[in-house]
Amino acid sequence: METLWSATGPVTARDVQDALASRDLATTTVLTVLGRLERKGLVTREREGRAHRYRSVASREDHVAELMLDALDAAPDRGAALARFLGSMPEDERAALRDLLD
Amino acid sequence: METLWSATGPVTARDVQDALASRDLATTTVLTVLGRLERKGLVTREREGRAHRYRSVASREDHVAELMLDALDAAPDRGAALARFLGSMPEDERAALRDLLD
DNA sequence: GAAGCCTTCTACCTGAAGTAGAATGGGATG
DNA sequence: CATCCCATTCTACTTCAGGTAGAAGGCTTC
Repeated sequence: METLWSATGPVTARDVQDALASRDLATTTVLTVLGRLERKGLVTREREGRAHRYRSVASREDHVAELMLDALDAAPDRGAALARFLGSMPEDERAALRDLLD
Repeated sequence: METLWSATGPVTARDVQDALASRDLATTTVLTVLGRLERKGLVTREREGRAHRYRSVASREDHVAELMLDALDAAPDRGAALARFLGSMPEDERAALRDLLD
């Protein structure tokens, strides 16, 4: 996912493999992972000639926001959870949040 | 964890087992899980006679808040992630958040 | 000292994630 | 045309977490 998110546009499996060259992954490994990500709905792909181009469904930030929402959903008392969340956040970020709320 | 969080005070393994009676768990199962939760730092215990009393380290809400923070930490652009988070939140909750920020 | 209860240790099963080999199918090249 | 290359699909191995529980040991209690 990090690779997909870092890329400017949709990428091929080959691109991903090159981006992760340091890990020296087999091509099939990359394909397998991309396939699994697609099954999980995190990624879509479109045919391009013999290959496919993969693109992340959501931006990294959207994804993070969704994870946060998921976590919040686990709280019976959402307000209290939000309060704790704000509490354990640096003051300047709280300020930024205040700004965002306008 | 749900059982620990629902309890009013620290509970014994037996208590947990009773609370989860519908699942008909073996005693050792409950002990194993509590032990693993302790290893993960989610739970502490104190001896009480021959048994132990287990207590959750954080409240459910604290835990949720921490998960939210963890998720947020995965975003390179925290501000953007927070913006998305706010965006996918119902308006009334956003209002509640505004109140909390005062 | 027999019965019971709590604990610890060990173990099995399942599912997710990481990794990759074998086989397939089609386009490219000599 | 024969061959080679390459992306894909299928299958599979490994590790790790989480769910579940049996066997065995140690204290109480009667």
